[in-house]
Amino acid sequence: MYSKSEENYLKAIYHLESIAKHGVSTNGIAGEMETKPSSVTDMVKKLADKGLVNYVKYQGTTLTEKGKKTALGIIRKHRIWEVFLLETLDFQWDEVHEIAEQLEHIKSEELINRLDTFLGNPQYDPHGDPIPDKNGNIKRLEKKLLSELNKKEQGILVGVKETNTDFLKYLDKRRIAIGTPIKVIGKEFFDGSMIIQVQKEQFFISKKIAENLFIHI
Amino acid sequence: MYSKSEENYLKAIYHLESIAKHGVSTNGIAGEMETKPSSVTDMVKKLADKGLVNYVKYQGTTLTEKGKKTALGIIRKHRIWEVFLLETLDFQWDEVHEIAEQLEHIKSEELINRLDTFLGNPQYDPHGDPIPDKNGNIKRLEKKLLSELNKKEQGILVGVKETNTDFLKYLDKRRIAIGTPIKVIGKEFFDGSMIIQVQKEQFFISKKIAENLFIHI
DNA sequence: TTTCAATTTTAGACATAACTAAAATAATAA
DNA sequence: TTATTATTTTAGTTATGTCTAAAATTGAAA
Repeated sequence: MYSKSEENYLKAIYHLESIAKHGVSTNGIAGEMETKPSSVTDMVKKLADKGLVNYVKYQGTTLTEKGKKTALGIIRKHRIWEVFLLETLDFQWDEVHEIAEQLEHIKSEELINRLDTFLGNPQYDPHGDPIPDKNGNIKRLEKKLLSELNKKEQGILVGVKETNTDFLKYLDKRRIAIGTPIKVIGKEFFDGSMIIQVQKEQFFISKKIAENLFIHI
Repeated sequence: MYSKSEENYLKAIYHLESIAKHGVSTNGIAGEMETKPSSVTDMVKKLADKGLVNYVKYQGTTLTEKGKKTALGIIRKHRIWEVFLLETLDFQWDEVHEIAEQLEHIKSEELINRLDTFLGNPQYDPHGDPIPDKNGNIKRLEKKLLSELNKKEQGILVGVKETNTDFLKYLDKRRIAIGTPIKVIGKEFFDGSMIIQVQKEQFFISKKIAENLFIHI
Protein backbone atom coordinates (compact mmCIF):
# COMPACT_ATOMS: atom_id res chain seq x y z
CA MET A 1 0.00 0.00 0.00
CA TYR A 2 1.04 3.55 -0.63
CA SER A 3 1.27 6.42 1.82
CA LYS A 4 -1.14 9.34 1.81
CA SER A 5 1.65 11.52 0.47
CA GLU A 6 2.51 9.15 -2.36
CA GLU A 7 -1.16 8.94 -3.31
CA ASN A 8 -1.47 12.70 -3.39
CA TYR A 9 1.55 13.00 -5.67
CA LEU A 10 0.10 10.42 -8.06
CA LYS A 11 -3.16 12.33 -8.17
CA ALA A 12 -1.36 15.60 -8.83
CA ILE A 13 0.73 14.10 -11.62
CA TYR A 14 -2.35 12.52 -13.19
CA HIS A 15 -4.10 15.86 -13.08
CA LEU A 16 -1.18 17.69 -14.71
CA GLU A 17 -0.78 15.03 -17.40
CA SER A 18 -4.42 15.34 -18.34
CA ILE A 19 -4.00 19.06 -18.98
CA ALA A 20 -0.70 19.07 -20.92
CA LYS A 21 -0.30 15.71 -22.58
CA HIS A 22 3.49 15.39 -22.27
CA GLY A 23 5.68 14.76 -19.22
CA VAL A 24 5.13 17.06 -16.28
CA SER A 25 7.77 19.32 -14.76
CA THR A 26 9.09 19.25 -11.21
CA ASN A 27 8.03 22.85 -10.75
CA GLY A 28 4.56 22.01 -12.01
CA ILE A 29 4.14 19.25 -9.46
CA ALA A 30 5.47 21.52 -6.73
CA GLY A 31 2.85 24.12 -7.64
CA GLU A 32 0.03 21.58 -7.64
CA MET A 33 1.14 20.07 -4.33
CA GLU A 34 1.94 23.42 -2.70
CA THR A 35 5.40 22.22 -1.82
CA LYS A 36 9.00 22.90 -2.86
CA PRO A 37 10.66 21.51 -6.01
CA SER A 38 13.34 19.79 -3.95
CA SER A 39 10.68 17.82 -2.07
CA VAL A 40 9.18 16.83 -5.40
CA THR A 41 12.50 15.50 -6.69
CA ASP A 42 12.82 13.29 -3.61
CA MET A 43 9.32 11.92 -3.89
CA VAL A 44 9.41 11.40 -7.62
CA LYS A 45 12.54 9.26 -7.22
CA LYS A 46 10.75 7.16 -4.66
CA LEU A 47 7.73 6.74 -6.94
CA ALA A 48 10.08 5.73 -9.76
CA ASP A 49 11.67 3.06 -7.52
CA LYS A 50 8.20 1.67 -6.94
CA GLY A 51 7.42 1.57 -10.64
CA LEU A 52 4.70 4.20 -10.47
CA VAL A 53 6.34 6.87 -12.63
CA ASN A 54 8.99 7.21 -15.30
CA TYR A 55 11.49 9.78 -14.19
CA VAL A 56 14.61 10.99 -15.95
CA LYS A 57 16.68 13.68 -14.30
CA TYR A 58 15.91 17.16 -15.64
CA GLN A 59 13.51 15.53 -18.13
CA GLY A 60 10.23 15.46 -16.27
CA THR A 61 7.91 12.75 -15.01
CA THR A 62 5.18 10.58 -16.53
CA LEU A 63 2.92 8.01 -14.91
CA THR A 64 3.49 4.36 -15.75
CA GLU A 65 0.44 2.17 -16.41
CA LYS A 66 0.63 1.05 -12.81
CA GLY A 67 0.84 4.64 -11.59
CA LYS A 68 -2.07 5.67 -13.75
CA LYS A 69 -4.23 2.85 -12.47
CA THR A 70 -3.35 3.72 -8.90
CA ALA A 71 -4.14 7.40 -9.48
CA LEU A 72 -7.49 6.50 -11.03
CA GLY A 73 -8.26 4.33 -8.00
CA ILE A 74 -7.79 7.31 -5.72
CA ILE A 75 -9.80 9.59 -7.98
CA ARG A 76 -12.56 6.98 -8.02
CA LYS A 77 -12.65 6.99 -4.22
CA HIS A 78 -12.62 10.77 -4.03
CA ARG A 79 -15.52 11.18 -6.42
CA ILE A 80 -17.66 8.42 -4.92
CA TRP A 81 -17.22 9.91 -1.45
CA GLU A 82 -18.20 13.31 -2.83
CA VAL A 83 -21.42 11.87 -4.17
CA PHE A 84 -22.09 10.24 -0.81
CA LEU A 85 -21.53 13.46 1.12
CA LEU A 86 -23.80 15.40 -1.18
CA GLU A 87 -26.57 12.91 -1.86
CA THR A 88 -26.74 10.98 1.37
CA LEU A 89 -25.57 13.44 3.99
CA ASP A 90 -26.91 16.59 2.30
CA PHE A 91 -23.67 18.51 2.43
CA GLN A 92 -23.34 21.66 0.36
CA TRP A 93 -21.26 21.54 -2.79
CA ASP A 94 -18.47 23.64 -1.40
CA GLU A 95 -18.05 21.58 1.78
CA VAL A 96 -17.42 18.18 0.26
CA HIS A 97 -14.00 18.52 -1.33
CA GLU A 98 -11.96 18.91 1.84
CA ILE A 99 -13.58 15.92 3.53
CA ALA A 100 -13.28 13.79 0.41
CA GLU A 101 -9.55 14.61 0.36
CA GLN A 102 -9.29 12.69 3.61
CA LEU A 103 -11.74 9.90 2.81
CA GLU A 104 -10.03 9.04 -0.49
CA HIS A 105 -7.10 7.59 1.47
CA ILE A 106 -9.12 5.01 3.41
CA LYS A 107 -7.75 1.60 2.49
CA SER A 108 -10.52 -0.80 1.51
CA GLU A 109 -11.61 -1.86 -1.94
CA GLU A 110 -14.64 -3.52 -0.44
CA LEU A 111 -15.73 -0.29 1.23
CA ILE A 112 -15.64 1.79 -1.92
CA ASN A 113 -17.39 -0.88 -3.98
CA ARG A 114 -20.19 -1.22 -1.46
CA LEU A 115 -20.53 2.53 -1.26
CA ASP A 116 -20.70 2.67 -5.04
CA THR A 117 -23.49 0.10 -5.03
CA PHE A 118 -25.32 1.91 -2.24
CA LEU A 119 -25.25 5.12 -4.28
CA GLY A 120 -26.53 3.33 -7.39
CA ASN A 121 -23.24 3.34 -9.34
CA PRO A 122 -23.13 7.05 -10.09
CA GLN A 123 -21.33 7.97 -13.32
CA TYR A 124 -20.43 11.56 -12.44
CA ASP A 125 -19.44 13.41 -9.31
CA PRO A 126 -21.06 16.69 -8.23
CA HIS A 127 -18.58 18.68 -10.32
CA GLY A 128 -19.59 16.75 -13.41
CA ASP A 129 -16.38 14.75 -13.56
CA PRO A 130 -16.71 11.09 -14.57
CA ILE A 131 -16.11 8.40 -11.92
CA PRO A 132 -13.62 5.69 -12.99
CA ASP A 133 -14.86 2.11 -12.60
CA LYS A 134 -13.18 -0.64 -10.53
CA ASN A 135 -10.72 -1.35 -13.32
CA GLY A 136 -9.72 2.25 -13.81
CA ASN A 137 -11.74 2.83 -16.95
CA ILE A 138 -12.88 6.41 -17.18
CA LYS A 139 -15.35 7.99 -19.58
CA ARG A 140 -14.06 10.49 -22.06
CA LEU A 141 -15.21 13.78 -20.73
CA GLU A 142 -17.69 15.39 -23.12
CA LYS A 143 -18.67 18.20 -20.84
CA LYS A 144 -18.77 21.81 -21.96
CA LEU A 145 -19.62 25.05 -20.27
CA LEU A 146 -23.18 26.15 -20.97
CA SER A 147 -21.68 29.39 -22.30
CA GLU A 148 -20.00 27.41 -25.11
CA LEU A 149 -23.32 26.07 -26.45
CA ASN A 150 -25.14 27.72 -29.31
CA LYS A 151 -28.78 28.34 -29.98
CA LYS A 152 -30.88 25.13 -30.15
CA GLU A 153 -28.14 22.99 -28.55
CA GLN A 154 -29.02 21.12 -25.38
CA GLY A 155 -27.68 18.77 -22.72
CA ILE A 156 -27.95 17.88 -19.07
CA LEU A 157 -26.30 19.64 -16.18
CA VAL A 158 -23.47 17.49 -14.82
CA GLY A 159 -21.66 19.94 -12.59
CA VAL A 160 -20.92 23.47 -11.47
CA LYS A 161 -17.68 25.41 -11.52
CA GLU A 162 -18.39 28.07 -8.90
CA THR A 163 -19.61 26.77 -5.55
CA ASN A 164 -20.41 30.07 -3.88
CA THR A 165 -23.51 29.91 -1.69
CA ASP A 166 -25.41 32.69 -3.46
CA PHE A 167 -24.88 30.93 -6.75
CA LEU A 168 -26.11 27.60 -5.40
CA LYS A 169 -29.17 29.27 -3.90
CA TYR A 170 -29.89 30.87 -7.26
CA LEU A 171 -29.78 27.42 -8.87
CA ASP A 172 -32.16 26.03 -6.27
CA LYS A 173 -34.59 28.87 -6.89
CA ARG A 174 -34.49 28.20 -10.63
CA ARG A 175 -34.91 24.45 -9.99
CA ILE A 176 -31.61 23.69 -11.65
CA ALA A 177 -29.83 20.64 -10.23
CA ILE A 178 -27.47 17.89 -11.38
CA GLY A 179 -29.28 15.88 -14.03
CA THR A 180 -31.55 18.74 -15.13
CA PRO A 181 -31.91 19.01 -18.92
CA ILE A 182 -31.14 22.48 -20.25
CA LYS A 183 -31.77 23.81 -23.75
CA VAL A 184 -30.43 27.03 -25.26
CA ILE A 185 -33.33 28.94 -26.78
CA GLY A 186 -31.51 32.12 -27.61
CA LYS A 187 -28.04 33.59 -27.27
CA GLU A 188 -26.99 37.23 -27.38
CA PHE A 189 -23.51 37.60 -28.87
CA PHE A 190 -23.01 41.11 -27.55
CA ASP A 191 -22.90 40.13 -23.86
CA GLY A 192 -23.06 36.34 -23.94
CA SER A 193 -26.40 36.27 -22.15
CA MET A 194 -28.87 33.51 -22.97
CA ILE A 195 -32.47 32.46 -22.84
CA ILE A 196 -32.61 28.88 -21.67
CA GLN A 197 -35.33 26.34 -21.12
CA VAL A 198 -35.41 24.34 -17.90
CA GLN A 199 -38.27 21.86 -17.47
CA LYS A 200 -41.14 23.81 -18.99
CA GLU A 201 -39.93 27.29 -18.13
CA GLN A 202 -37.84 29.66 -20.19
CA PHE A 203 -35.82 32.43 -18.64
CA PHE A 204 -32.89 34.76 -19.07
CA ILE A 205 -29.42 34.07 -17.64
CA SER A 206 -26.26 36.17 -17.73
CA LYS A 207 -22.97 35.08 -19.26
CA LYS A 208 -21.54 34.73 -15.77
CA ILE A 209 -24.13 32.11 -14.87
CA ALA A 210 -23.61 30.25 -18.15
CA GLU A 211 -19.86 30.12 -17.57
CA ASN A 212 -20.34 28.24 -14.33
CA LEU A 213 -22.51 25.38 -15.48
CA PHE A 214 -21.07 22.18 -16.96
CA ILE A 215 -23.26 20.49 -19.54
CA HIS A 216 -23.02 16.93 -20.80
CA ILE A 217 -24.23 16.68 -24.38
CA MET B 1 -5.81 18.91 15.82
CA TYR B 2 -4.10 15.73 16.93
CA SER B 3 -2.21 13.18 14.86
CA LYS B 4 -3.53 9.71 14.16
CA SER B 5 -0.92 8.32 16.52
CA GLU B 6 -1.83 10.69 19.35
CA GLU B 7 -5.48 9.80 18.92
CA ASN B 8 -4.73 6.10 19.08
CA TYR B 9 -2.77 6.53 22.28
CA LEU B 10 -5.63 8.46 23.88
CA LYS B 11 -8.04 5.72 22.90
CA ALA B 12 -5.76 3.04 24.33
CA ILE B 13 -5.32 4.92 27.62
CA TYR B 14 -9.07 5.48 27.89
CA HIS B 15 -9.65 1.80 27.33
CA LEU B 16 -7.12 0.76 29.98
CA GLU B 17 -8.46 3.27 32.51
CA SER B 18 -11.97 1.91 32.10
CA ILE B 19 -10.77 -1.58 33.03
CA ALA B 20 -8.53 -0.77 36.02
CA LYS B 21 -9.69 2.49 37.55
CA HIS B 22 -6.28 3.86 38.60
CA GLY B 23 -3.42 5.23 36.48
CA VAL B 24 -2.23 3.04 33.65
CA SER B 25 1.31 1.70 33.27
CA THR B 26 3.71 2.34 30.44
CA ASN B 27 3.95 -1.38 29.81
CA GLY B 28 0.17 -1.61 29.69
CA ILE B 29 -0.07 1.07 27.03
CA ALA B 30 2.74 -0.59 25.09
CA GLY B 31 0.81 -3.86 25.13
CA GLU B 32 -2.41 -2.22 23.98
CA MET B 33 -0.65 -0.28 21.22
CA GLU B 34 1.58 -3.17 20.15
CA THR B 35 4.63 -0.98 20.49
CA LYS B 36 7.65 -0.69 22.81
CA PRO B 37 7.62 0.93 26.27
CA SER B 38 10.25 3.45 25.21
CA SER B 39 8.00 4.68 22.43
CA VAL B 40 5.19 5.03 24.94
CA THR B 41 7.30 7.16 27.26
CA ASP B 42 8.08 9.55 24.41
CA MET B 43 4.47 9.85 23.36
CA VAL B 44 3.08 10.17 26.85
CA LYS B 45 5.41 13.11 27.48
CA LYS B 46 4.11 14.78 24.35
CA LEU B 47 0.51 14.21 25.37
CA ALA B 48 1.31 15.66 28.81
CA ASP B 49 2.77 18.79 27.16
CA LYS B 50 -0.50 19.18 25.29
CA GLY B 51 -2.53 18.86 28.47
CA LEU B 52 -4.16 15.59 27.47
CA VAL B 53 -2.72 13.36 30.20
CA ASN B 54 -1.21 13.63 33.64
CA TYR B 55 2.11 11.92 33.63
CA VAL B 56 4.62 11.51 36.45
CA LYS B 57 7.82 9.63 35.76
CA TYR B 58 7.63 6.01 36.91
CA GLN B 59 4.17 6.71 38.31
CA GLY B 60 1.86 5.98 35.40
CA THR B 61 -0.52 8.03 33.26
CA THR B 62 -4.10 9.25 33.61
CA LEU B 63 -6.26 11.17 31.16
CA THR B 64 -7.08 14.80 31.96
CA GLU B 65 -10.64 16.00 31.37
CA LYS B 66 -9.50 17.33 28.03
CA GLY B 67 -7.87 14.01 27.17
CA LYS B 68 -10.95 12.08 28.16
CA LYS B 69 -13.19 14.28 26.06
CA THR B 70 -10.89 13.88 23.10
CA ALA B 71 -10.78 10.10 23.53
CA LEU B 72 -14.56 9.95 23.73
CA GLY B 73 -14.77 11.98 20.53
CA ILE B 74 -12.70 9.37 18.72
CA ILE B 75 -14.67 6.49 20.23
CA ARG B 76 -17.87 8.23 19.14
CA LYS B 77 -16.58 8.39 15.57
CA HIS B 78 -15.44 4.80 15.59
CA ARG B 79 -18.77 3.46 16.81
CA ILE B 80 -20.90 5.59 14.52
CA TRP B 81 -18.85 4.47 11.51
CA GLU B 82 -19.27 0.86 12.62
CA VAL B 83 -23.03 1.27 12.66
CA PHE B 84 -22.87 2.83 9.20
CA LEU B 85 -20.77 0.00 7.77
CA LEU B 86 -23.11 -2.62 9.21
CA GLU B 87 -26.49 -1.05 8.71
CA THR B 88 -26.04 0.93 5.55
CA LEU B 89 -23.37 -0.96 3.65
CA ASP B 90 -24.30 -4.46 4.90
CA PHE B 91 -20.82 -5.37 6.04
CA GLN B 92 -20.39 -8.41 8.28
CA TRP B 93 -19.71 -7.87 11.96
CA ASP B 94 -16.12 -9.04 11.76
CA GLU B 95 -15.19 -6.80 8.82
CA VAL B 96 -16.10 -3.42 10.28
CA HIS B 97 -13.54 -2.86 13.01
CA GLU B 98 -10.48 -2.52 10.81
CA ILE B 99 -12.14 -0.02 8.48
CA ALA B 100 -13.59 1.97 11.39
CA GLU B 101 -10.06 2.21 12.80
CA GLN B 102 -9.22 4.29 9.76
CA LEU B 103 -12.46 6.24 9.50
CA GLU B 104 -12.35 7.37 13.13
CA HIS B 105 -9.45 9.68 12.27
CA ILE B 106 -11.28 11.69 9.61
CA LYS B 107 -11.35 15.29 10.78
CA SER B 108 -14.83 16.76 10.57
CA GLU B 109 -17.33 17.29 13.35
CA GLU B 110 -19.95 18.12 10.78
CA LEU B 111 -19.44 14.80 9.01
CA ILE B 112 -19.90 12.66 12.08
CA ASN B 113 -22.92 14.62 13.25
CA ARG B 114 -24.62 14.31 9.88
CA LEU B 115 -23.81 10.62 9.77
CA ASP B 116 -25.26 10.25 13.24
CA THR B 117 -28.46 11.93 12.09
CA PHE B 118 -28.60 9.84 8.94
CA LEU B 119 -28.37 6.67 11.04
CA GLY B 120 -31.10 7.87 13.39
CA ASN B 121 -28.87 8.67 16.39
CA PRO B 122 -28.02 5.10 17.32
CA GLN B 123 -27.29 4.56 21.03
CA TYR B 124 -25.18 1.41 20.72
CA ASP B 125 -22.66 0.09 18.26
CA PRO B 126 -22.81 -3.46 16.83
CA HIS B 127 -20.79 -4.78 19.77
CA GLY B 128 -23.33 -3.38 22.20
CA ASP B 129 -21.08 -0.59 23.39
CA PRO B 130 -22.75 2.78 24.00
CA ILE B 131 -22.02 5.66 21.61
CA PRO B 132 -20.95 8.91 23.34
CA ASP B 133 -22.92 12.02 22.35
CA LYS B 134 -21.45 15.23 20.87
CA ASN B 135 -20.46 16.46 24.31
CA GLY B 136 -18.71 13.27 25.31
CA ASN B 137 -21.48 11.97 27.56
CA ILE B 138 -21.59 8.22 27.55
CA LYS B 139 -24.22 5.90 28.96
CA ARG B 140 -23.21 3.76 31.91
CA LEU B 141 -22.88 0.35 30.42
CA GLU B 142 -25.50 -1.99 31.85
CA LYS B 143 -24.79 -4.84 29.53
CA LYS B 144 -24.28 -8.39 30.75
CA LEU B 145 -23.54 -11.66 29.05
CA LEU B 146 -26.67 -13.71 28.48
CA SER B 147 -24.92 -16.46 30.45
CA GLU B 148 -24.97 -14.23 33.54
CA LEU B 149 -28.77 -13.92 33.54
CA ASN B 150 -30.98 -16.14 35.65
CA LYS B 151 -34.35 -17.76 35.03
CA LYS B 152 -37.12 -15.27 34.25
CA GLU B 153 -34.68 -12.38 33.60
CA GLN B 154 -34.84 -10.70 30.23
CA GLY B 155 -33.33 -7.96 28.12
CA ILE B 156 -32.50 -6.99 24.57
CA LEU B 157 -29.51 -8.08 22.56
CA VAL B 158 -27.09 -5.20 22.16
CA GLY B 159 -24.01 -6.95 20.87
CA VAL B 160 -21.98 -10.05 20.29
CA LYS B 161 -18.57 -11.02 21.59
CA GLU B 162 -17.52 -13.63 19.06
CA THR B 163 -17.74 -12.55 15.41
CA ASN B 164 -16.96 -15.87 13.78
CA THR B 165 -18.99 -16.48 10.60
CA ASP B 166 -20.55 -19.76 11.73
CA PHE B 167 -21.75 -18.09 14.89
CA LEU B 168 -23.27 -15.16 13.01
CA LYS B 169 -25.00 -17.54 10.62
CA TYR B 170 -26.41 -19.42 13.57
CA LEU B 171 -27.84 -16.17 14.93
CA ASP B 172 -29.42 -15.36 11.57
CA LYS B 173 -31.01 -18.81 11.46
CA ARG B 174 -32.46 -18.30 14.93
CA ARG B 175 -33.67 -14.80 13.97
CA ILE B 176 -31.51 -13.24 16.67
CA ALA B 177 -30.25 -9.74 15.80
CA ILE B 178 -29.31 -6.50 17.55
CA GLY B 179 -32.42 -5.22 19.28
CA THR B 180 -34.04 -8.62 19.64
CA PRO B 181 -35.68 -9.16 23.08
CA ILE B 182 -34.53 -12.36 24.78
CA LYS B 183 -35.97 -13.97 27.89
CA VAL B 184 -34.45 -16.76 29.97
CA ILE B 185 -37.07 -19.47 30.46
CA GLY B 186 -34.87 -22.07 32.07
CA LYS B 187 -31.26 -22.50 33.09
CA GLU B 188 -29.35 -25.71 33.78
CA PHE B 189 -26.69 -25.13 36.41
CA PHE B 190 -24.83 -28.33 35.58
CA ASP B 191 -23.63 -27.20 32.13
CA GLY B 192 -24.86 -23.60 31.94
CA SER B 193 -27.20 -24.36 29.04
CA MET B 194 -30.47 -22.44 28.76
CA ILE B 195 -33.92 -22.43 27.29
CA ILE B 196 -34.59 -18.95 25.95
CA GLN B 197 -37.52 -17.25 24.33
CA VAL B 198 -36.97 -15.20 21.16
CA GLN B 199 -40.04 -13.58 19.61
CA LYS B 200 -42.63 -16.34 20.11
CA GLU B 201 -40.27 -19.28 19.92
CA GLN B 202 -38.51 -21.08 22.73
CA PHE B 203 -35.39 -23.13 22.18
CA PHE B 204 -32.28 -24.56 23.76
CA ILE B 205 -28.86 -22.86 23.63
CA SER B 206 -25.50 -24.02 24.97
CA LYS B 207 -23.42 -22.12 27.51
CA LYS B 208 -20.98 -21.24 24.73
CA ILE B 209 -23.67 -19.40 22.82
CA ALA B 210 -24.91 -17.63 25.95
CA GLU B 211 -21.39 -16.43 26.73
CA ASN B 212 -21.16 -14.61 23.44
CA LEU B 213 -24.31 -12.53 23.57
CA PHE B 214 -24.43 -9.13 25.28
CA ILE B 215 -27.78 -8.24 26.83
CA HIS B 216 -28.99 -4.80 27.86
CA ILE B 217 -31.42 -5.08 30.78
C1' DT C 1 17.33 -4.19 54.78
C1' DT C 2 19.66 -5.71 51.21
C1' DT C 3 19.43 -7.89 46.74
C1' DC C 4 17.45 -9.05 42.53
C1' DA C 5 14.08 -8.77 38.98
C1' DA C 6 10.77 -6.18 36.57
C1' DT C 7 9.52 -1.79 34.94
C1' DT C 8 10.51 2.52 33.10
C1' DT C 9 13.36 6.06 31.22
C1' DT C 10 17.22 7.97 28.58
C1' DA C 11 20.35 8.21 24.81
C1' DG C 12 21.27 7.52 20.33
C1' DA C 13 19.72 5.83 15.67
C1' DC C 14 16.55 5.27 11.71
C1' DA C 15 12.73 6.12 8.16
C1' DT C 16 9.51 9.38 6.15
C1' DA C 17 8.57 13.59 4.25
C1' DA C 18 9.30 17.97 4.52
C1' DC C 19 12.62 22.23 4.28
C1' DT C 20 16.81 25.72 2.93
C1' DA C 21 20.84 26.82 0.57
C1' DA C 22 24.01 25.80 -2.78
C1' DA C 23 25.41 23.42 -7.01
C1' DA C 24 24.34 21.55 -11.55
C1' DT C 25 21.90 21.58 -15.77
C1' DA C 26 18.87 23.39 -19.37
C1' DA C 27 16.80 27.11 -21.91
C1' DT C 28 16.87 31.74 -23.61
C1' DA C 29 18.78 36.17 -25.01
C1' DA C 30 22.53 38.90 -26.55
C1' DT D 1 28.49 31.12 -29.12
C1' DT D 2 28.57 32.94 -24.86
C1' DA D 3 26.21 34.85 -20.95
C1' DT D 4 22.35 35.06 -18.18
C1' DT D 5 18.26 33.27 -16.17
C1' DA D 6 15.21 29.70 -14.87
C1' DT D 7 14.74 25.04 -13.54
C1' DT D 8 16.16 21.10 -11.22
C1' DT D 9 18.99 18.44 -8.23
C1' DT D 10 22.02 17.57 -4.28
C1' DA D 11 23.52 18.01 0.38
C1' DG D 12 22.53 18.84 4.78
C1' DT D 13 18.73 19.81 8.52
C1' DT D 14 14.34 19.26 10.88
C1' DA D 15 10.05 17.06 13.07
C1' DT D 16 7.40 12.89 13.96
C1' DG D 17 7.20 8.49 15.59
C1' DT D 18 9.44 4.48 15.90
C1' DC D 19 13.33 1.33 17.51
C1' DT D 20 17.49 -0.92 20.43
C1' DA D 21 20.56 -0.94 24.14
C1' DA D 22 21.90 0.79 28.36
C1' DA D 23 20.92 3.21 32.67
C1' DA D 24 17.74 4.44 36.39
C1' DT D 25 14.06 3.45 39.43
C1' DT D 26 10.68 0.70 41.78
C1' DG D 27 8.84 -3.28 44.12
C1' DA D 28 9.20 -7.91 45.96
C1' DA D 29 11.72 -11.74 48.02
C1' DA D 30 15.21 -13.38 50.89
